[in-house]
Amino acid sequence: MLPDVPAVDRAFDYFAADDLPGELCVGSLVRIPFGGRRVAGWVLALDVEPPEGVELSAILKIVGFGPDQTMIDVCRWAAWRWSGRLTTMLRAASPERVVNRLPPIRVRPATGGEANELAESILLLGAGNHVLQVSPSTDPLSIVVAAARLGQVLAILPTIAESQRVARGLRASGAAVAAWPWDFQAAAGGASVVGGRGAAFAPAPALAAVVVIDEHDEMLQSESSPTWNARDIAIERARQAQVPCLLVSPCPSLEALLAQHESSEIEARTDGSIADEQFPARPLLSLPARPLLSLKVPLEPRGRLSRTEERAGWAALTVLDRRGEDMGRTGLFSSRLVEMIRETARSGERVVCVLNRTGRARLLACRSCGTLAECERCSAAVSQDDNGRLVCTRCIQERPAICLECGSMALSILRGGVTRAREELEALAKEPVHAITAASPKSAADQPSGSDYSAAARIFIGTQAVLHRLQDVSLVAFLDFDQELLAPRYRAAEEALALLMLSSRLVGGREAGRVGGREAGRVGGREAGRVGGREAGGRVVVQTRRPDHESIQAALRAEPMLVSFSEAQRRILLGFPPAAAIAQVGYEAAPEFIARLGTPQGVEVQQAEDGQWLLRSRESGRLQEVLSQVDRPVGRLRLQVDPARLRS
DNA sequence: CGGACAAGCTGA
DNA sequence: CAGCTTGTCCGG
Repeated sequence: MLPDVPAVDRAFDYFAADDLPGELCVGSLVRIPFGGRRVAGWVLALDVEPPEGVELSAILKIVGFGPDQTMIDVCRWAAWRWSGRLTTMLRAASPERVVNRLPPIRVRPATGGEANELAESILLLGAGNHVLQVSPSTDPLSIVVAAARLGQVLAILPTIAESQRVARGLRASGAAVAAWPWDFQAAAGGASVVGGRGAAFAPAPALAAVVVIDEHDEMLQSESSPTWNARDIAIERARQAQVPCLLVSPCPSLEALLAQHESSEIEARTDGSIADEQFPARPLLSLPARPLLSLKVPLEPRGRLSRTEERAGWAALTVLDRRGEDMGRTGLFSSRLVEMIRETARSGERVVCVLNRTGRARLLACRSCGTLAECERCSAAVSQDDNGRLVCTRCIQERPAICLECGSMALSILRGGVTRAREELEALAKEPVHAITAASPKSAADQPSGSDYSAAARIFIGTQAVLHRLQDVSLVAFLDFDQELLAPRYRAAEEALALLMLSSRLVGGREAGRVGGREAGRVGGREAGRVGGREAGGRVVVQTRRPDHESIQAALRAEPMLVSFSEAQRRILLGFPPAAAIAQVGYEAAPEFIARLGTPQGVEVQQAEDGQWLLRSRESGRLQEVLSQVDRPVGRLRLQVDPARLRS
C-alpha cells in the first residue's frame, strides 16, 4: 500500500477485514490510517508477507478503482526514468472522481475514415516504434481514426483543445471514445483514449496501438519536475503491450527517430515476431555506450507522404537576409517586410509579427555618453518594462530610466521588445497594430470578432504566444529569427523549425480547429479537412542574418530531416539528450545533494554559474541508477531529468 | 506530510 | 524545573 503522501514515497502493509465492503484488487484506491491520520493510498500488491514484529493496521475503506497493474508498472518506470516519486505518477494515473464500478472490457473500433494510402499502411504496422513524418497540414484525426480501426488506441495530443476535436471526430467514425481525463471508466472498459499529455497515464486494457500527434511538441513534457514526457511514456507503454507506437510529426524529434531505430533493430533480430524477452532490459533508451546517435543510425522516418503532399503543407517561406543592412537605421523592420505587411493588410488579410522579447526593450544605452544600461547591484544588462522603468531580470532590482554614468534620461534602445516594436510598426504601417503576449487575456484574441479586437483588426504583434491565439492569418513574420536560431538552448534548432512549422499551419488555416471551446457549436466547416501551406497562399517571412541555417533551409525545402542530421551531430558532441541523459539540480538543498552524490563513475558533474548543477551521463540508464541511490536531503530541491530547457 | 518525542533554551 | 522552541525520526 502506498500512502498518498508525496514526501513518504514508501509502501506499507495493511490487512483487509473479511467484512470490508467492496472488491479489493491491485490498483484499488483505499483509505488507510497512516502516522495517526487517515490518508488515501494505492494497493500495489495483495497477499504480501509482512516483515516480522510489525502490527498491521486495517484498511478503513475501499474508495474505488485506480491504476491497474499495467499502469502501476508504467508509473514505476516513469518514476525511475525521471527520478520522480511514484506518488506523483500514480496521481496522474488515477481517475479525477471516484470510480466504483468498471464495465466489462468491450472494444468498439473505428469503422469509418478515409481509405487513403497512409491509413492502409497504418493497418499493416507491427509492434515497435514508427515515425510518421507528415505534412503540417495533415489532419491528426485521419491518423487517429486509421489507427482506431485496429482496436483500442491511446491517442496523445499536445493540447486538450485539439484532443477534444479529435475525440469528437473519432466518435463520429464509430469508435467508442474516452476523453481523458474525464472518462476513466470508459478507458478502463476498452474505449479508445484521446487526450492531452496526461492521457499517457490513462488505462487501456485492450490496447492495440499508441498514437502520439506532434510528438516533437514541448507541450508533451511536464514543465515541473518530474519532467515526464508523454511521448516517452507512450513508447514505453507500446513496448510493454507489444503494440505499434505511431510517432507522428511534420518535424520528427531525434528522440522519436532514435526510438524507431532501436525497436527496428530488435525486430530485425527476432524476425518480426517480437518476444518480450527480446526487448532490451530497462532502460529502453540506449544511450551511446555504443554511440547511439552515431551517424550510422538511419535518421529516416518509416512512414512518409509523397513529397508533393508533404511539401504542400509547408508554407512558402521568404527569407530576408539582413546581413547587408545597416541595422541601426532600419531597426526591426526591413523595408521589404514593411512593404509585405502593408500589402497584406491593405488586401484585408491578417498579419502576425513575432518577436520573442516582452516589455519595451531588452538592451539600452545612454544617448549622450553611450554607456550600456546595467543593474546597479549585479551589473547585468537591464531591460525596460512597459512602464518605462529599468528592471534587472537577474536580481529583480528596479530603477527609473536614467543613465548611471551621466544622469541623462535619454536612453536609446539597442534591442527592442514587443511594446516598442508595436509603436514602431504602427508608425511604419500607418495602421493600428495590436500587441498580444502570453499575459494578455485569452478571450480577446480567441474572439477577434467579439470584444477587444474589432473584426477590422489586421496587424498583430507579439511573442510566440500569438501563434496559438489567432486564426485566419495570411502572413506570419519573424522579426528577429536569429534569436530563435541562436538561443542558448540545446533544442534551439528544433524549436526554431517547429515555430516555422506552426506558422505554416497558421497561414494554412490549421489553427482554425485548434482554438478551444469556440468550435464546440460549429458544425462541419473547416473541422475535418485542413487546407494548408503553399496551396492556401499564406506566407511566412523570417528576417535573419543566418539565411543558411539548417532550420531555415529545412522549412524552405520542406525537408525537416536536414535539422535532424546536424542536430544529431551536435547533441553527440555536446552531450545532450537523446545522446546523453542530463539532470539539472537546483534550490537550497542542491549543494548537499551534490555532496551526497559524490563522484560516481560514468557521470559528469558540473556546476553552472547560477548556482545550479548539471549532471550528465552518456551511458544508458546510468544517471537514473546513480540518482536513485542518493537519498534526498531535507529542504527544497529541484531535480529535473532531461528537461526540455535548461533554465536558471 | 504531520505527530511524537527528545534535546536545548529561558526565566523564576 | 515547567514551559516553550527546534530538530529528528518514523509511519505497517
